[in-house]
Amino acid sequence: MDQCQEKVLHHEQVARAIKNIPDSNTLLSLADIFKALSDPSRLKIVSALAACELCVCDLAAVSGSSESAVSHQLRILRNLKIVRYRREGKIVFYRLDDEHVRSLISQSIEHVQE
Amino acid sequence: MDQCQEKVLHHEQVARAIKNIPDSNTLLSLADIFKALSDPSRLKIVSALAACELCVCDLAAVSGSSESAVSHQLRILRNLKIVRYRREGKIVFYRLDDEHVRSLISQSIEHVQE
DNA sequence: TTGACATATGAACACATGTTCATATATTAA
DNA sequence: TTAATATATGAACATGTGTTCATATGTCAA
Repeated sequence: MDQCQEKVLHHEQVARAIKNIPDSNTLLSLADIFKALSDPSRLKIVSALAACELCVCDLAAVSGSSESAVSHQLRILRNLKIVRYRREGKIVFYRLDDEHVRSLISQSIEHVQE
Repeated sequence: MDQCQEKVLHHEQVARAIKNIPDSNTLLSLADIFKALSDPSRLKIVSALAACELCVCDLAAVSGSSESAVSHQLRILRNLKIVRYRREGKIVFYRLDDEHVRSLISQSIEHVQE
């Protein structure tokens, strides 16, 4: 009984606001992208990959965590199409999948640095 | 002993990658911003506010959750300077604090819709 | 002041998440 | 094939997070 469904105060604004909310699939995908970038370890990985292609072991060194932890994180980033990989012998190289993530981060830095 | 600090495979790339990683304060602030946007409920709130100013009760209706839950979420968004508020009598109106968040979301939608 | 309304907050609970450790897979060289 | 290297993955554990419920605060009207 706290649902507030029938005591909206500003119907016009509410109607406009609702139109502006993405459909729930988009909403969930968006949340996933942001969730992927919400962890400092993954953020380190992603901003490292924004500079150049790196293998798992490099990423472990760069991010200061174990190869296992990095590998787990990379799977998350892979599933969300944030990173791609290519295998070259025993070594697997990762890189950013597209430019959106790069600009997402630089835009967020602007926000943070205000 | 899984730290991988002394078995880096590609020193040059690693050096370049490390330069590209924001300092740890920026990293934490970035992670916080993304964390704020990583929850579907908060994402609903934020995208609703991207359309127009709304009071807490409106937001509860728009996002389909209780006023208490919305209030808790708004505090998080307030602390991160993602939303501002103004009081008008008994009612508190919220709006986005700056344009960065708006463009962050629209850019992320591009990523998702590929 | 009292009562009603709008919002905020603390505690507690259920659930999600990141790491570690052990182990599995994949590739190459011998 | 076996051994060595690079990466991946499952289970378990500790920590973090969002909601609910109860209660507190703030504002206005009477």
